[in-house]
Amino acid sequence: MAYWLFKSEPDCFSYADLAANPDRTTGWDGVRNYQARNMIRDEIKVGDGVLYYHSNAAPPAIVGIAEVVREGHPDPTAFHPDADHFDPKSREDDPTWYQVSIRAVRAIEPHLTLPSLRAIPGLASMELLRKGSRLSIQPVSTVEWETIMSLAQFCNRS
DNA sequence: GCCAACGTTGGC
DNA sequence: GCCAACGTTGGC
Repeated sequence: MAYWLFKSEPDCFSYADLAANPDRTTGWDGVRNYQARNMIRDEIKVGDGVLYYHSNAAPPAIVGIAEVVREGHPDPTAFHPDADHFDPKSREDDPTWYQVSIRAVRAIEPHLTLPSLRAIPGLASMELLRKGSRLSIQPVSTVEWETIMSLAQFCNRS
């Protein structure tokens, strides 16, 4: 059992979008960074916990919890010339890019905003809070996860 | 819109 | 393998 943080721009695909999907589930496609790809392909397992983070938001924040429901498998959007993230280098018989599938578990309300997270001493070394941190998939330690769970309030229905 | 930080590309 | 140029990310 491991924990992760997934970034998404809410204008592109928000936590509410995830929760509105059939079975509250989506394939996390479009990751085109090798470090993130390696985690998706090799490390992220079914049952792992996911912090859902809204980047490029005002304010940026952790807004929900999700869980991994399918481990790494080839990202189909890389194969389709019409898709946003088409990559001709990724072939079906030798895929470059992978995705996992995640399911929305609970929305966090109020959101855990970036400034509020920076104020928590126990989270000082969190990857998300590092200056210049850009990875869209990040490992989260058990201690960080438990600290965040202790801060989070969850909607009754979410 | 600005800009710092980072990843990728490509010439050498 | 080095590194400058360039593109992207993402907070502010």
